[in-house]
Amino acid sequence: MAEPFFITTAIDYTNGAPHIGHAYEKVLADVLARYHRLKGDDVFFLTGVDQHGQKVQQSAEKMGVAPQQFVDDVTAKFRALWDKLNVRYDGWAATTDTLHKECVRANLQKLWDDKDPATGESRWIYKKTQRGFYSVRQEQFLTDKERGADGQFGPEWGVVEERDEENFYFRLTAHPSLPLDPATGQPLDPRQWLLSFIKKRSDDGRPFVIPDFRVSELENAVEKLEGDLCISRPAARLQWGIPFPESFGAGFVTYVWFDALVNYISFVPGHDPSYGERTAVERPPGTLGFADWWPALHVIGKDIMIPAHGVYWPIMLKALGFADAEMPTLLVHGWWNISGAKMSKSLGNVIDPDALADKYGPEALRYYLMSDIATGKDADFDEERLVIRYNSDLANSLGNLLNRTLSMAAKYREGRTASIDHSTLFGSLEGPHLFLEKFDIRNVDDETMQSAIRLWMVRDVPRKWSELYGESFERFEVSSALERAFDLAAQLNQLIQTTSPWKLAKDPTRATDLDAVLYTLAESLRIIAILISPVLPQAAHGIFDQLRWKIVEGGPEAWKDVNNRRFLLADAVWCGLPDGHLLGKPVPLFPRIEAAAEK
RNA sequence: CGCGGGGUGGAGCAGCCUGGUAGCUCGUCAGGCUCAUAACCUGAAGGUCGUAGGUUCAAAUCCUACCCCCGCAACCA
Repeated sequence: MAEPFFITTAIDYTNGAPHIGHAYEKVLADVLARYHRLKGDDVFFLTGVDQHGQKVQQSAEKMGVAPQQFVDDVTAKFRALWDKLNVRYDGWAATTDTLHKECVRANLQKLWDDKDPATGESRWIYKKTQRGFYSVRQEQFLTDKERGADGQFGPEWGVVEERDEENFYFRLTAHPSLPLDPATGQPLDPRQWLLSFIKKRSDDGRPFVIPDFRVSELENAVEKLEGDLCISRPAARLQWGIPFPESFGAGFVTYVWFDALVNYISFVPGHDPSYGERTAVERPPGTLGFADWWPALHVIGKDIMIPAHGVYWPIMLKALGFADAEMPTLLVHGWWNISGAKMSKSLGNVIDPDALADKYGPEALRYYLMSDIATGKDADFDEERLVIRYNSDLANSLGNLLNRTLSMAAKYREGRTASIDHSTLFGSLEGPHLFLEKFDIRNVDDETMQSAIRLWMVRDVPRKWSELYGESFERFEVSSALERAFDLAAQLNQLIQTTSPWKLAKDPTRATDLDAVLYTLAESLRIIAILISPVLPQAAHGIFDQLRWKIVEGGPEAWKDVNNRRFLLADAVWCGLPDGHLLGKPVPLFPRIEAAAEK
């Protein structure tokens, strides 16, 4: 039964070219989305770009182009990269999209119209004047952080003057105007609510934040929360944003929060932006609506957990009327560091994913990004390790396995798998689990070889591995899921060594054994291809092509679009390849990357 | 005492929540195989799990203190 699965990424700020961190996040979300498609779930994968804001406005001015032109150019780079990396999203969130602007304004309007009867003012949003130090040159207010060691603002800020500015604020802290909290009978204290919500989710075994070691970090941040959130900028200072609805009065545009975060609502199918409602008004019959998709799994970097996604966003959703059960989950990933240091433009150590994809191919990059980091933790990016892991895992272990399998099949059997009497193979071994716990393919000798292969199948090693693989994926541990697939490849390489098909080929009396070995190899490779497909979609299809395996049930239409479900995790079981199947010619799937040019 | 993460054989990591033979990948050394992308298989060497205490029959794993490294620290993704 198909379950809806809604996954998002952070939307990237279109003020510069994408770097390896952007690529990692999108590939991670893409892999999770592909895994769920493989499971047969209905998946909606949303990613996109955050296009508003002062920096974009300034960059555009500097280049002498219109802001929309500027962001369109940068956006094109992001989309081109995702195409290159085979990141296949279902929805594209661009914050300059009319759909989104309407949704943002509708949500603001909804909060504005949520009035406190006592005062007639909005419960959630109010206007306030604040005084601060303003840099005329940089067109921004300065905080104490910008002060130099001497306590003064440096010359880079130019003339700094004190100014008053009026803005709209969104309540994050307790206030008499906020709606009554049924739990306490008092006006809602967003901070207390959030703390209890976070705790409740953890107690339910469904933490709000994954990995769970970040929960305490978030709780600390919430406890220290004070003050409300400034959500506007005067249009005089920032034009490149979404204007507030007229009822707020003229001259204000949204500042990042209610613009960027709301994308997770705007672009969900079935959402009606003109009303800001959470349920679909109309949608094509048979399609899923907002209430079906929601809540989301938000894949984000650790830098934007606090405060944006971990604090502001749940309180915004609470204010908009979302129930606790409708709150999303945050999957917080770590950083790729460069030699232990944070990647930064000023250090000049930015890794360009586009160049890497050109140099090594998208599959090599995807594999490295998914295999050499534990989800949630940091890792060091090392191009040499990328090459090492590609060569050892993809080329030597898996690629070579495919190659030698097809080569032997071609050489000994003209590429055709022989009919195997599976009933015999399975039937002679009843209750195999009783004595197979310690089974190890390495201990098999010639005489027991045939039963070794039976055991391989009867025990249904691939199925067992598929289960472990699924468990890893459900915990978002992509690297350990991948290890399962490559474990299988390693075992098959052992199997070849143990059964020595080249010897069997010379002995006519062992013809059945040879057939069994070759079938086992080909069939296992088909299963491995399914397991690696979320991370290595092209390679998976490459293996299928060489095995000449196609799913007939799907019909020709199913083959047109690589996005289409050509196969499912449920296909990763024994006997998928028909008997007497004709295998393809061996072609190196992952050519080895030879030593890079001398430095 | 601002918050959080990390310190495990040459390198990079997992294990720690739910104590009980220290595991994986790469590298090194030796041997084997020849179907294969100079690939594959087998074996070996190499770690007092940051330091010092504590709890326990038993600690990398729990507790305490300390040392070192790294990120974040409020509207700057």
